[in-house]
Formats: sequence, C-alpha cells, structure tokens
Amino acid sequence: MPVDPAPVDPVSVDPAPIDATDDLRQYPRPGLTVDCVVFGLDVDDRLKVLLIQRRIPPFVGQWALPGGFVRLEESLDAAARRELREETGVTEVFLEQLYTFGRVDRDPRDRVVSVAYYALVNLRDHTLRAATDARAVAWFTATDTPPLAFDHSAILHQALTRLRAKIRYAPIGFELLPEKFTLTQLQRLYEVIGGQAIDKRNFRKKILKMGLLRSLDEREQGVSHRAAQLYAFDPQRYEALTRSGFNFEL
Amino acid sequence: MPVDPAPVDPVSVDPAPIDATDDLRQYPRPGLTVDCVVFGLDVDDRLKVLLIQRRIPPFVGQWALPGGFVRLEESLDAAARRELREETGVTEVFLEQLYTFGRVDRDPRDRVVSVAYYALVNLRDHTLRAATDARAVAWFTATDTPPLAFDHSAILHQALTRLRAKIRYAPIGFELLPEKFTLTQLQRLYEVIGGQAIDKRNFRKKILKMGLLRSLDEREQGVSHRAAQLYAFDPQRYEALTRSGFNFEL
DNA sequence: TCAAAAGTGTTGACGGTACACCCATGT
DNA sequence: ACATGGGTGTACCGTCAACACTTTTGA
Repeated sequence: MPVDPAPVDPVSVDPAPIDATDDLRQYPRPGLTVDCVVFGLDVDDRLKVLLIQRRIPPFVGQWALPGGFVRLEESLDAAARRELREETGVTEVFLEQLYTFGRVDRDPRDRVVSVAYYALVNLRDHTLRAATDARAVAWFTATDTPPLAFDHSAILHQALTRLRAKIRYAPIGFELLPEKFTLTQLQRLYEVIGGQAIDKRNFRKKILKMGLLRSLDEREQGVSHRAAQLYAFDPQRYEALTRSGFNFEL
Repeated sequence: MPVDPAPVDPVSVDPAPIDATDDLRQYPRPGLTVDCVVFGLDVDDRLKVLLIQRRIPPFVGQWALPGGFVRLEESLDAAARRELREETGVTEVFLEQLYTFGRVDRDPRDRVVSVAYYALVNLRDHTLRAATDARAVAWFTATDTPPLAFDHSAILHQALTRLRAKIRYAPIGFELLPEKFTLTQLQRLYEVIGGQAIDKRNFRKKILKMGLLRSLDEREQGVSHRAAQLYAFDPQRYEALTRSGFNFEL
C-alpha cells in the first residue's frame, strides 16, 4: 500500500487511489468564511447586534454580519477574532462557534461555506473603532434589522435562538454587562432576552443562593434614588461549583 | 459609493478593493470535509459508535470516523448523508450538525476543516452493508475505541457530550430504539447514556405523563417471562405539545 | 416451582411561584 | 414632600425522590 507524501500539485497525483474520495485534490474546494453575530445591550436595555455595510459586491450597500475568508495558517476561532477586530475594532470578547452554514446557493458568486460565531460584548467597554477600511459599522436592534446580505438573517435568527436558550443554563449573560452590575441590571437582561417579566424577589433569591456573585463594597453612582448594591460574577466560584456537580439554571 | 457588478475573474478586479479580504480568490482555500459520528445501541444495551478502517494515507490501517470531502454541488447535510451511505450503507437516519473542527494541524497533509455530524440509528434496522470500496466497517463501544485518526477522538468526545445533554431535553433517544419498544428498553437507554440508574416507577410515571407515547395493542415477543407492553413515540403529539409550550425534559 | 422481568402508589422534602410594603436617596 | 427604584419574607402548591411487593409468563 503506497504511503506517499501529500501531493502538492493536483496534476501529479497517482491515478485512482483505492478510495478516490479521499484524494485531497480531486475536487475543487468551496470557499470558507467565518461570520460573527455580535450582541450587546444598549443603555435602554435593548438587545443590539453589530452590522457592517458592504462596499464591494455582492450585496453592495447592504448590511451584513462582519466576517471574511479563513486563512490557511489560522484556526477558525482565530479567523473569527481577526475579522471582528479588523472590521469593527472589537477584541477580547466571549466568542463561541454557532453553526456552519453550507447551502449551495448562499453566495451568488461561488460556493462558499461559512462557520458562524456569536459574540457577547459589554457595550460600555467596547466603543466601536471605525473599521480599518472605513466601512460603516453600527448597532441595530437585534429583532429589527434591515434586510441582510447572503443568508445572514438566518444566521442572526439562529444566534438569537442559541442565546435565548444558553443564557438559561450557562452563566454567559454576565458577558453583556459591565464587570460591576446591579441585580436589577441582571434581571432586566434576562427579561429582555427571555421576553417576559420576572418576579424581583424570586429572581434575587435564586441568583444569590447560587453563590456565583461577589457582592462588592460599592454602590451604584449618580442615580437620583437609592443607590443599588454592586455585584461581580465570580468565575472561580463557578468553576469550583461546576466541578462539584452544580448546574447553572435560571 | 461604487456599485459594480460582481467580478467574475479575480484578475480583472480593480486594484485594491476597499476590503481586500473579501476578494474570493485572494487566498488559497482549506479543504472541507464532513465526518459522521454514528451511534447505536447494541443488544446488551451498550452505546456503540461506527468506525471505518483507513486504507489510504494518512493514518493507514487506523480506525476513523466515516467522512470525506464536500462537493461543490451538495450542501453539508447532503455530503454527510452521502458519505455515510457510501462508506457504511447507513441511510435514513437522524442526523444533526455537531461542530466544525478547524485546528490548523488537524490533518498532516494539508489544511483541512471538517464539519462534524452525529447520527442516531437503530441497530436492528441497519445491518451494515460492506462499504462500496470494501474497507472495513465495525461497531465499537463508544467509550472504548482504538486510537482514532486525525482529531477524531476529540470529535467523538464532543458528540458524546452533545448526546448526553440533548437526550435529556429533546426526544431523540427514540431514534436509537426500534419503532416499537418497551418502557424498560427506553429506561435502559437513558441509564446507559446518562451513566446512572433510574428509579423504575418514577421513570414510567414521568414519561407516560408527558403523553408522547402511543401504547400499542401489542406485547413483547419471545421472552421467557411476562411480556411487556409495547409503545411507540408519536411525533405528531410531540409537535402539538411543543407548539403549546411544552418542553421535553427527563 | 422457580426465575425473571412487568407493573403499580404513597409520602416527605424541596423548590418554584405568587404576592405587597417600607426604605433610602436625590430633586 | 415626592418620585424613583432598592430591598426584603411567607405561604401554598406542584414536582421530584425514595421506597417494596404482587403479577405474569416460560422454562
């Protein structure tokens, strides 16, 4: 059985290996991109998504998710972070792979498969830097965007579905808030994403009983009413609890 | 803002579009494959996974997940189903995208990104047809396989994690059983995948109260003890319940 | 008659939900 | 003093977990 090094030039491949479908160069390759659905909470507690306006074909002038082609020397995660940084200035955020979209006709130019990611950012810490290429970047209400390029509406929809589900069984909601936050802010977050009101006392009992929050020696500033206690999420306590069988659930 | 038609030939593109990373042909493309983790339950209620033995480099002779390159004219789901059929004879099964694996060095030959799927089959209905290319195919205990090619161990591990989680909040366990099954079979399934014993009375109460099972006018055959009632999962009832706010949970 | 699995209810503990008022602060 | 949100406890109810014996059937 021949054990040749991987052929570099497709034309030089030996004829018909036993399983021809394993031949690295037999078929032309689809393009491979990453796209990022970046969520943030605005000051009025609405869920926002970050979009860019396209300046080159196809879909010129339309809004789309930030993203671009994966390079040979970078992992998928790295590609997603790079595109996010290059196109929006956003760095150091929670980023998780969502789903890979591969409909044959999702890009009108050519076959392109896209690995979608979603990211959660704290709007206060991440003021948008104009993208390196001066393309427009803006926040839109997540449930009310203009028509999007490619199949990006479907990607956004799936990201929303994942976020709504995952926020209930994993402590990722904190990623949308500043490091120090009040229990009311946290509750609003869950109400906005879950789409329904939550009882204040029950919410507080439940979240505090989990023991994931450090209560800080600090209170809210600059409000014209009683200032609220500030809390911070404690990832180490979460790790410890998780290892001993605890499951986050809200 | 210029609104040019999409360039067909990359060479003819105007010099330096504003965002050069969007140029379809600027970078060489990674290879794109699909891999399938196929789970089944054997007669002794052990969770099995379907592997094939490689006959061509790299990893000659090693066991691996069935899979192969995605073609330009097929969707990712279609590619997964095609590879499954071609390499193992398995058709018409529950199949769901799992995760996309893109470590730079996961294939020693070249950069190859793989979209992983997992499938659930009923072992009785799917006797393995020898693969078209006469390569070996066999079932292994899912938690005790030989060393696998590429990063397939990581893929298998992630598929197991997904299965264990999802079986608890979605009615996918039935996919591993014959169409008609007993409550004890169903319970064993959950015990095997969850890794711990379940109380018989509580399990039966809970699953029957959901109203997802049709109890058939038939009993188990050929056992040397009292024959058990047979049930079938009713997808229509599940759809109806889901639409009215019901959530499967076990 | 023995072995093997089927089938069946009750109770106590716990967690979830519903619900209303006083407090602190800034204007 | 008023407006605004902060902060707190209890009672009911439903769900979950623990637990053991009788029945049916074939060998």
